[in-house]
Amino acid sequence: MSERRVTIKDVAARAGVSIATVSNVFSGNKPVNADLQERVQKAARDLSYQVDRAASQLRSGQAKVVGVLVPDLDDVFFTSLVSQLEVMAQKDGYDIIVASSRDDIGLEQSRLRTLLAWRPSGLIVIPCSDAVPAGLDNEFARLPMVFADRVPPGGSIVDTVAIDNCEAGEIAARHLLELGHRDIVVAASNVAISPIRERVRGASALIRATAGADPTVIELGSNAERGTEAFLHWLERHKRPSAVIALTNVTTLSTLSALARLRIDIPDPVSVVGFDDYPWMSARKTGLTAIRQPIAEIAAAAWERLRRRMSGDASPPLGTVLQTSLQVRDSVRELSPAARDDAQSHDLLQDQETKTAANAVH
Amino acid sequence: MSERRVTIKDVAARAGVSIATVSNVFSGNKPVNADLQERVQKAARDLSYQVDRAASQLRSGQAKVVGVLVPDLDDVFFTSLVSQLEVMAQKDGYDIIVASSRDDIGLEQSRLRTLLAWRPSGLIVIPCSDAVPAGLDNEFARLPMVFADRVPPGGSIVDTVAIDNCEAGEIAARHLLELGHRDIVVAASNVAISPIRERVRGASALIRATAGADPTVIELGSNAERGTEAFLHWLERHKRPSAVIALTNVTTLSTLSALARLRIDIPDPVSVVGFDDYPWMSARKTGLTAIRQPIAEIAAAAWERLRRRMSGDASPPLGTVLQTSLQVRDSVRELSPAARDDAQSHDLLQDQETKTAANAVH
DNA sequence: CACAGCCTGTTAAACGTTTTACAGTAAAAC
DNA sequence: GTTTTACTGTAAAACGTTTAACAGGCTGTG
Repeated sequence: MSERRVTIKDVAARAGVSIATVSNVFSGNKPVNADLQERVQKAARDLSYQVDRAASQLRSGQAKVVGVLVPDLDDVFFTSLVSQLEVMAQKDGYDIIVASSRDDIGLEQSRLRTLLAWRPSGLIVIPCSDAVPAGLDNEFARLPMVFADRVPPGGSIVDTVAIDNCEAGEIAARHLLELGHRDIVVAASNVAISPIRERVRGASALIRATAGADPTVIELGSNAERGTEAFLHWLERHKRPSAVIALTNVTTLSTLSALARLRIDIPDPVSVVGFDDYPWMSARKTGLTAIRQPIAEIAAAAWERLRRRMSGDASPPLGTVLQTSLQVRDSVRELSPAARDDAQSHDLLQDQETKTAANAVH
Repeated sequence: MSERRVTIKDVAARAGVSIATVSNVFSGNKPVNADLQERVQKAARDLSYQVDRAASQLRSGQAKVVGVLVPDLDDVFFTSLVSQLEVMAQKDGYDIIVASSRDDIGLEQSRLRTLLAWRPSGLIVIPCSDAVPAGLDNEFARLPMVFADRVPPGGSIVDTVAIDNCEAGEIAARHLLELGHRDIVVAASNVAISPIRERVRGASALIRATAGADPTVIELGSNAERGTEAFLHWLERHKRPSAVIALTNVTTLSTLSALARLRIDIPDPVSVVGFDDYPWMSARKTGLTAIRQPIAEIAAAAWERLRRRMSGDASPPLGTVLQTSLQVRDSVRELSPAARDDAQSHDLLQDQETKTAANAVH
């Protein structure tokens, strides 16, 4: 019963060539005659030979694996990214190994270590904080690497791919402001995360410029249920705003759940601008107006940069910034002049508190 | 600049021991003295040594990797599963490498081959068809393996973990029937997939027994947008049913989207029972009544079985079946007696067509 | 005291590839 | 006609581990 593994030797023997030739046929490192190639292929097929990745990798040092580290595998945004990456990786002959840091900086480090132990030919990282994960610093030089989505603010020493988060916030705010909304709440996940901070900044700046006061910013975390509770709690003890901007797909869910629980209709009395674009957003009676992130483009750009690096490109790091767009559906209403005045007075009433909340953020 | 990789040799030299000892310290295969262990650990830390997986795996034949093959990485159900598996795998010191077959039987084979090339210590497979993927048959004996969710019908020669699909269909149907619905459409993804077929079977049997006729079964595929179009198309040319049972989370989305597009309210005039339980289902004014699959339990059961197998358990294959439950929210209405009669007459009218559609399924 | 048995550590031989260095042959250049 | 050059194939040496076989120092027992 002891079925020995079929190795390159067996194939070589059966095809009547040296093992080096077999290797060359499979790796394509050196040209080999057409008929010999044929013979080798046939022999391999007959024995159902598969090259052993471990051996191959050990000798060559090359892995044909890329590690993908994301903060949360339950968040559609990240899994969509992973899904796209998997497709492109497969097309280029790479396998991906995924790890989730579960938004824990300690776990991030440990997961990173295990990813590095694979000696992958590249890494795509969505860090869980602004800090460049320790242990990665001495790898920058040798290991192709792309940071996506949550890129450390300021110039980076690695390639980065992200959306224009500040602009995303602006777009959402502008839409609401143009329709007369002044009393706007910004539902962030966690302002410690730089892209979120940027989105808040973009929205806040525009709202302040137009409405004369910073919006209230609340943090709902990255878990839909807990965020729902948090927002419910907030709604209980504050005046109801005329509009909410949710800055992630999870906070969008939290916002909608809380409003649904209180049987507050959308868009009247409360308008909502969500984030991301997923099928469930249009599977509702009042479709959700939302900021669309170009997930496919983000994934494509990240992979493209990584591919370049993996094939030896050593040019200075590049920061790719992609644009978001507004997907208008039915969850934002136009405020009548009367309602606007009403909203305005809310602003005045809440001015002080608003400022405090916003200050906490900046 | 030529930073040579730091190997076990370097650590051994620095700690003043043999490489075998270093290996033993890290693998724990043989006991080593406490102080020596300390010395080795320190040396390793100083040099920031990491064992090379490739070398380790080549020599030992053991991989500490499990391959996970899913049909679609854009489907929340599968990514939730992957997410849970990743957590448990990590806890047990395994890494996972994921591959998507994208519901293509050819791709499934090829992805499987690449997974096997890793010589993983185990495999968790959600097949994309009833057929056991070719190339896997000669691995059954040596490679620990668990099939999940889409298990081939009838007894299997591998461990399987799945829900009671037939019962799931029944539960949905019973709920509707009890509330007086008779004119029910079953929105399946693809009846070629055995669990779907089972769900249809369960629902159909009960509906036939109670309403006297099989329900209409329509196939909406596994893509939300295309499913929406398909259902829209169907709705255009058929009498509107009083209720819809959606048999996957994607068909649930398609159903809801189509109804929303036609501005048909839920639950009146059309009630809906969805599938799976995700945050977006309660983030709506009329929360969605749905069949809840215990995803965490499925993942846990699959991992547990795999873990057992990987540690040498050779008992005969086990088929684990988990129960679903009905999550009642607001998307199903109780039909008044008058409406019931009305629905009843529809049944009679559509009897013939209904039967044809259902026949196509069985 | 001698000897078996245990404990801990070492040496050296794998594991299955890739790759370097080399050899042989055929074609091209002198 | 000899020397290059180009092209293909091979033998053998890595790659960094794990592990089988072995060795030496204890302890406990007869």
